Amino acid sequence: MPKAQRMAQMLTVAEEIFAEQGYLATSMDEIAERVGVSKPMLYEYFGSKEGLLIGCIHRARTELREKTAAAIAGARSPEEFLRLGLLAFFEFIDEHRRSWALLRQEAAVAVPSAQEEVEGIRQQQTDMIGAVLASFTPDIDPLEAEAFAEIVVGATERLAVWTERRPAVGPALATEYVMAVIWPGVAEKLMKLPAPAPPA
Amino acid sequence: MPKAQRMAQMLTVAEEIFAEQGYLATSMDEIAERVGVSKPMLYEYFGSKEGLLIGCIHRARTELREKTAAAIAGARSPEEFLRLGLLAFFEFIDEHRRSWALLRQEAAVAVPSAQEEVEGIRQQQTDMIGAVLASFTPDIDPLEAEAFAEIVVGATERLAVWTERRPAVGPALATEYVMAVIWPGVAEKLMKLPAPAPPA
DNA sequence: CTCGTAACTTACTTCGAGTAACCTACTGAG
DNA sequence: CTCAGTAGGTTACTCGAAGTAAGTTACGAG
Repeated sequence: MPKAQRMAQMLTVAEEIFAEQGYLATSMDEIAERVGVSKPMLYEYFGSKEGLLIGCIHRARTELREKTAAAIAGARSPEEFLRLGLLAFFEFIDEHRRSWALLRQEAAVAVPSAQEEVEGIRQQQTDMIGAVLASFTPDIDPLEAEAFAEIVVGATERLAVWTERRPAVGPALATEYVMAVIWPGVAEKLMKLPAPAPPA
Repeated sequence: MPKAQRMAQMLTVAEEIFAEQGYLATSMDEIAERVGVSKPMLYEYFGSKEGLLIGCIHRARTELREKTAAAIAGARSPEEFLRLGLLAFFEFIDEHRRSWALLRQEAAVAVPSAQEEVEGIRQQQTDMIGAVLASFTPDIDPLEAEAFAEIVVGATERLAVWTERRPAVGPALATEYVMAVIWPGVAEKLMKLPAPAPPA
């Protein structure tokens, strides 16, 4: 099997087993066996167990970025922007139920680089939110904009984990909950600032 | 050295080394050496590496619960309640800079029971917030109250991690940021409900 | 048909979690 | 005083899983 295809298959299998059993409890032999290949192939393509985990996270991150970017492309107001971004996120989580929570959690363990990879996901999101705040109200205090973005991301992420235990709460309702709590506060802040410039 | 004292010492050392290097990169031999004792003593008192980690988290959890409970004891309104609770949390984080983020993160790895221990911390907090929402407005939709509590906890936790990278942002400012974003939304929800009952 | 290389394997080494079995020093009862 | 019982401790192992060295097979281009 060609390298690219094999790598994709390995990521899929690894994501599944990591999600099932957790990172620590999973052995490379087990992943190799389920892929139908021997252990050194995993090392050939991913370098280490941690590298394999990072590969999983990186793939998910890329997919999330593309979906979010597509979703918010047509937004005309900060509110619409936030709402569409949140919805895209919750829909992404919904599709990756099995793997999401664990990838997130497990990643923390695998010391430095996986940490960074997961922080990269959050960075994507906080950057996006920080950018919208700044673009609609250029005079906002940068530190405060950053804090707001972190708060929104934290709230969203936590609610995503919560919805795993509450299957009745779908992406749309989750989005409403988050908007209901954060939008009034964000709007209030935006209103207090000098005339918001219209979006590009 | 008596058992209780030795256990406390082990927890202190373990918390420090886990925070420094991460759970995976830390060996039991290393902890034992730094405690000045041999490895089987760690197993005697904590059963496993995971047990030791859980011990660390549990101790932090207890301390956080006590501090938070003391802080909110005199609150007279939902706003004051939230504000005092948030402040207590951020102050706690501030005192445990080194260990906090890592304990939180690392815990995820050690499969089932450490997970539960960390979820226990969050449960404490969501319960507390859910309780105040319910006590001030008994007619709130329970599912929505739960979602609100999760959102507040997620926002707070995320901002706590963020402040580690922003030493200029102390507990008081962090509390203001969180209140600024979430309070208007929460207040709006409370206003819409039938006459709030006064607190006990 | 044979050379080169991409895809793959077997058979190790190493390191760290967890354990069995044994030691030592204090404390309190006769 | 002494000696049994136990709390606190150690040395020296096993075992499983990460990571690696060295070699093997498949197969398309010249």
